[in-house]
Amino acid sequence: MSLLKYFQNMNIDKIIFDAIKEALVDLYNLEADEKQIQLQNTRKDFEGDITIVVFPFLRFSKKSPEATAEELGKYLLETVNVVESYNVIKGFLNLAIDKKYWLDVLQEAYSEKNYGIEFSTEKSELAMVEYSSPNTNKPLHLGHIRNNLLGYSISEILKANGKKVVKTNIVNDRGIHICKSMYAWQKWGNGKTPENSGEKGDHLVGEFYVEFDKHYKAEITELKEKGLSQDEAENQAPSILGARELLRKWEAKDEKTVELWKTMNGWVYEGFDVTYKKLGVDFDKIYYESETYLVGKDEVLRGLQEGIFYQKDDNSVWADLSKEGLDQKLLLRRDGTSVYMTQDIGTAKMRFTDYPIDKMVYVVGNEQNYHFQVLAILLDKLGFEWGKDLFHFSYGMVELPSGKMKSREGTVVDADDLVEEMVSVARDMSKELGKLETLTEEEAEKTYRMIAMGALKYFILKVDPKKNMLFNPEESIDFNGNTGPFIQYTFARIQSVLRKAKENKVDIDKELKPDSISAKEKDILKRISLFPGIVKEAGDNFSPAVIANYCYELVKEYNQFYHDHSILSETDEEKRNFRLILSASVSDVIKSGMNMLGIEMPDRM
RNA sequence: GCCCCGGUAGCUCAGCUGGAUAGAGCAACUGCCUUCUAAGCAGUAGGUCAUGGGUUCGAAUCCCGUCCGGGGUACCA
Repeated sequence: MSLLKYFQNMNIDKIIFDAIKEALVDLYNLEADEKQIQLQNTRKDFEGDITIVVFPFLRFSKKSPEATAEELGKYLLETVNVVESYNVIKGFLNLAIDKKYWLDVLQEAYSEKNYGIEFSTEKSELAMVEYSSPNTNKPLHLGHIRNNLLGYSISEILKANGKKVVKTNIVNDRGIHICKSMYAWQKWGNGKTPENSGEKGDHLVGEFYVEFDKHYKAEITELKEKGLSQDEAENQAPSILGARELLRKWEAKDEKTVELWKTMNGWVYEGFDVTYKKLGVDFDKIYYESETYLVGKDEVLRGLQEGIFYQKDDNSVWADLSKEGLDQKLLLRRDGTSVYMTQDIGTAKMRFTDYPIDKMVYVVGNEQNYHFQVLAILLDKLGFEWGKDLFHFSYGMVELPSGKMKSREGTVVDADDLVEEMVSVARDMSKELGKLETLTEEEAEKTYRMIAMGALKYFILKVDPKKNMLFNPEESIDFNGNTGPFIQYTFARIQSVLRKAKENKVDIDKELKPDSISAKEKDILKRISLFPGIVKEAGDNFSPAVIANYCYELVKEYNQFYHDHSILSETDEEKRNFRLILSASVSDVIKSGMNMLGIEMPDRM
C-alpha cells in the first residue's frame, strides 16, 4: 500500500508506526500495541532518522535480534516509500527517511504562519489559570517572579494547544498582614505617601510592614523581661493589639479604617502594576479576597447544615478527612472567622459561577501541596463536580546560596531591584561589546530590556518547575551558553541575513529542490519537524522547560552548522535559497517557542 | 513520628512512559575575528548517575531498604 497520501500532512512517526503494525501482522501474525512498538530518533552517531527497538518482537519472530531487525527493515523498505534505506545494529533497526519528506516539513514550516500552533475555536476547552496571587503588605520578590513567569508561560502554552485561557489573579487584600502595615503607618508614618516621598507604593507599604515587625519584636522582648511568657508577650504586645483592633474595625466596616485600607492597598496596586508590566505578565480577571471570603464562609456553613462538616464544642467548624486518609481540617475558627481554606472555597465557587471552566489550574508553590489536596476533596464533598479535577501546578522554591529567602532577615531578592540590575548589566555588556551603536537611544534601551528579561525569564523557565532551583544573585545571570540571550542573538543574526538578502533582492520564495542537503542540515530539518510535537508535549505536561530546552537545542544545532557557512555568498542559487528558507524557518520556530515563554525577540542585538 | 518531593561532572541544569558509548552551559585550558553580528565557533579535561539490593535480554530511568537535603503535618496565608 502506498503511503504517499500521508506524505504532506502526516507525522512521520505515525506513518512508520502504522507500517510496522501492518508488518508485524504480516510477518509474525502479531497485533502489537503502542508499548511494543518503540520509535525513537536515531542517535547522532548512527546512520538513519528513526530507530525501532526490535527486542519486544523477538518472542514472536523466534529469531535473533539481528535477523528480526533485518527482516522488518526489508519489509518496510519495500512497502513504505518514504523509507529510503535501513541498517541494523544489534537489536536496533535504523531507518533513513527520504529527503523529500524533510523538505516537505521545511516547506510547511516556512509557509505556514503559525507552524505547530493550534488556535482555539468556539468549542475549545476553557482553562482558567490562577497565578501571582500576592499579599498586599509587601512588594514582589524572586519567588513571585518564578510564579508569575510560570503562570504566564503556561497560559501561553495552553493557548498554543488550542485552549481558551482566562488568566486570573487572586489578591490577598485583607487580613492581619495588611492591618499590620496600616497600624505602623498610622503610628509612625507621618503622613508619608508615594506622592510625597517618590517611593513605589508597594515598597512603601512593605517598609511599614517591616517597621511593624521591628516594634512588635521589641515589645515582646520588653514584656518578657517583665516576666511574661513568650506566648503571653506575643499576644499582649501593644502593636499586635492595635493591628487586631484594626482588623475588627475593618470587618465591622468602620468607615475610617476601610478608607485607610483602600488607600494603602491602592498604593500597592499601583506598584504591582509597574512590576507586572516590567515582567510582561497580565491578567484577564482579578479576584479580591475581600470579595470572596464571605462566599466561602457561606459554603462552609451550608456544608455544616448538610452534615458534610461538623462543629466542635468551642464552635469551630471542621471537616473529617480520615476516610480519605487525611486528618481533620479546620474551616472556621471558634470566633467564626474564616481561614485560608475557607477563602479558597469561596473563590473557587465564584470563578465557576463566572466562567464555564473546563480546567482550573492553580500556580502555587509546592509548600501548599497538602492544601490543594484537601481543597479538591472539600469542593467535591460540597457537591461541585469539578472539584476533584482541579490541577495544582506545583513548583519548587527559589533558593539562594545563603539558604531560604526570608523577608524579615533581609535575604529576599526584590523583583524590581533584580529587573533593574539585569537591565543595567545588559546595557553595560552591550556597550562594552560595541553593539547597537547604530540604534537610537530609545531603541537601544528597549533592546537592553528585552535581553535582560530574556535572560531572567529563560534562566527561570528552563528549569523543571517542580524542582527547587538555586539562584545566585552575585553571579547574576549569564548571557552566554544555554541562555535566553544566546537564542535571541541567533535570532537577531538570522534577521540580519534576511535583511541583507532582501537588500540584495534575493528572491527566496522558490520551490525547494532536494539536492545537496548535508547531514547536519537534515538534523536541523528533523528538529524543526519535532516542533508541533514539542508544543503538544509542553501542553500536556504544563512544561515551559520543554519548550526552552527545545529552542536551545535547535539554535545550537543551527549555530554549529551555519557559523562557518556564508549563506549570502553561496553561488549555487538553489543551495542559497534552501539555506535562507531554512534560516527563516528556524527563526520563526524559535520565535514561536520563545514567545510561549514570554520572551521577546530583538531584530538586532 | 507520619506524609510528599529531591540527590546526575567542581557549580547550575538536561536526560526519567526502561534501550546503543549518560548530555549541555558555567568555571579551567588550547585554537579561530579580512568571511551574512566573536553575546559566536572548534577542541582538551572533568562521572562508582547518593548508596545497597531486586525486576529485566537491557536500569540514571521501575520496585524495596538505607543515608543526606527540602517541604508539609488541626485555629498563619
